[in-house]
Amino acid sequence: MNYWLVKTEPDMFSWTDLMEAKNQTASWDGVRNYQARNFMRDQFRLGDRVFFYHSRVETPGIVGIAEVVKEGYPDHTALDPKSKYSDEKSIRDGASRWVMVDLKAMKAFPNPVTLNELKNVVALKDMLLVQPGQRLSVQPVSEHHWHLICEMGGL
DNA sequence: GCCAACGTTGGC
DNA sequence: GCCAACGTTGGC
Repeated sequence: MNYWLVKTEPDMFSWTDLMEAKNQTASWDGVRNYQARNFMRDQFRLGDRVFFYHSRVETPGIVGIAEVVKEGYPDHTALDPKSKYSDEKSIRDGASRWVMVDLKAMKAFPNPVTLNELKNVVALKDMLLVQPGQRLSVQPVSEHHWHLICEMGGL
C-alpha cells in the first residue's frame, strides 16, 4: 500500500465537500502538473491512503485521511472548453492528457495537523511538504511519516 | 536545447 | 494581497 498527500484549496474543494459527497467519494480532477499526474497515473493504487491537506487558508494543514477507490483515468474536464480546467493541447489532440482518481473520505483527524506543527517535528524534516519552495500538489509520504502524522492527528 | 519571459503556487 | 520559488512556454 502506498501513502500520499494531496493539496486542496478549500475554496475549490474541501474536506467537508468530500464528506458530504455521495458515498463520501469524489473525483480528484483539475490537476495540471506533470509530476503530480505521473504519480496518479503510474503509482496510485486501489486502497492507497491519502492525506487531505488544505492550502491557502489561514492555518494550512492535514485535516483527514482518504482512500483511493478508483485508479487513474482520463480527466475529461481538460476537454471541456467551459471548464476552468480546460486544456488547449488536450482539445487539439482530441484526448485528455491529464489524469484524475477517485477518493473516498475515511477519517477526519480529531486534531488537524497544521503545517506549522509538521515543520516543528524533527522526525519529519525530510518530508517533502516541509521543504522550502515545495509546491507539488501530489506527494508520496513514507510509511514512517504516515504513522507519525496519524498519531499527531489523534488517530 | 537554451533560457528569458511569463504564469502559478501557496505561505505569510 | 504580496512575492519568492518554481514550472511552462516559445523564440531563437
